[in-house]
Amino acid sequence: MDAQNETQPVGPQEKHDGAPHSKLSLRLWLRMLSCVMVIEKQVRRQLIDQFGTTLPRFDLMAALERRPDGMVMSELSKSLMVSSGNVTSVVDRLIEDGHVSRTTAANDRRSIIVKLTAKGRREFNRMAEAHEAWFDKLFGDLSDYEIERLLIRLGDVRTAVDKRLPEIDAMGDSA
Amino acid sequence: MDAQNETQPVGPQEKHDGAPHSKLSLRLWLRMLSCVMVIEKQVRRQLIDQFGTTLPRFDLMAALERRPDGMVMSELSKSLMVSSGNVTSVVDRLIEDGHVSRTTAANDRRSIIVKLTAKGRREFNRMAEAHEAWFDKLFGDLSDYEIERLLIRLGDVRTAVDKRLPEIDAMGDSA
DNA sequence: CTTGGACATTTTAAGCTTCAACTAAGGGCA
DNA sequence: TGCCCTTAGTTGAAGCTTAAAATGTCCAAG
Repeated sequence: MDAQNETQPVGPQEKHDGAPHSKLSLRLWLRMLSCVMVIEKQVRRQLIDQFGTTLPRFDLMAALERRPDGMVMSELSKSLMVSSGNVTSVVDRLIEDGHVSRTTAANDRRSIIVKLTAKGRREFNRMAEAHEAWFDKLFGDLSDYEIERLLIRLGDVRTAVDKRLPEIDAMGDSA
Repeated sequence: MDAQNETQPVGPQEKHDGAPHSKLSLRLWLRMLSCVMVIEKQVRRQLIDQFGTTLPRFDLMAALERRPDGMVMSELSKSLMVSSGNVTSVVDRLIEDGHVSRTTAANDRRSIIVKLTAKGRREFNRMAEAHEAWFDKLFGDLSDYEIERLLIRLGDVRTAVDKRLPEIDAMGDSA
């Protein structure tokens, strides 16, 4: 994740050095990316500074928060869209923090059930409250209407992208 | 990263400094994030599969491509918005690839000038062409008008966020 | 000239991430 | 029962990332 170089000029117009009408798709991508990157950087910093944790750990706890009975590693892996090896290491650290527990499933001894501890749940609630407040602050200058418009348009983008995503792989095959 | 709990019942409207509550902000963030993540994952995969490189290396080459005379490390660091130590390691690998050169500045021996090699420029042009085509494909179902609308709206978001960004840091101090 | 602060970069430690190789357990089937 | 294939997780190597410490250079005030 990298914020390309279109991060500075964001205003109504930006420098296109000679190609005003082309590259619209690329410009949309760079703008989406720069918005997300600048916010995500701030979120990571706040999580470290205010709560001494990281975004991956927060995300994992968020996934567990809605599952009082816990989740197995493979569910976490799929839910967070990261590799299983990744989940292993993040869970390792959450256990060091005392935020989650790891127990072997009774019926299938291959499976590991990860669950939020009482401390983990308490801590997550504290973080989630702040987390939500950050976005209320960041988007505070946008009206509800604007946000809803954007939600819809980005939903359309996501739909369009999901549909086209598989075609990208095929593009390189011939080249 | 996904939906949060509801620790904050928060009244319908509690605009303090222009902050509408109700999780709309959070939903916008999660939607922006999911759009960017799914695309970025695909871009990284394509860069590896088709060109044997990574997004950070591509980004660095993209920055150099518009600067025929090269850039010093600190310029790269600022332009890419990453730490200077990070630039060092990515440049190391680009040199192994033969894509960039590293020379000491004549006037200031502390500075290192990084420049695209002929091979690097050739390779970058190949990649940039594919890179642009991926987005034309991904956003192919959106009209130019839709894309332009989105560019404007996201520009507004970026402006709003940039303005509020510094306030986030202060939020934790009192808590 | 020397000293000290500022600046440019590298190095190191720690964490996230992926992939590939590996261990372990389940389940089918002869 | 014994063999094989699948599934669940872990481990290790490589790369990106940051912050903090270490190097080396510049420059200006004595």
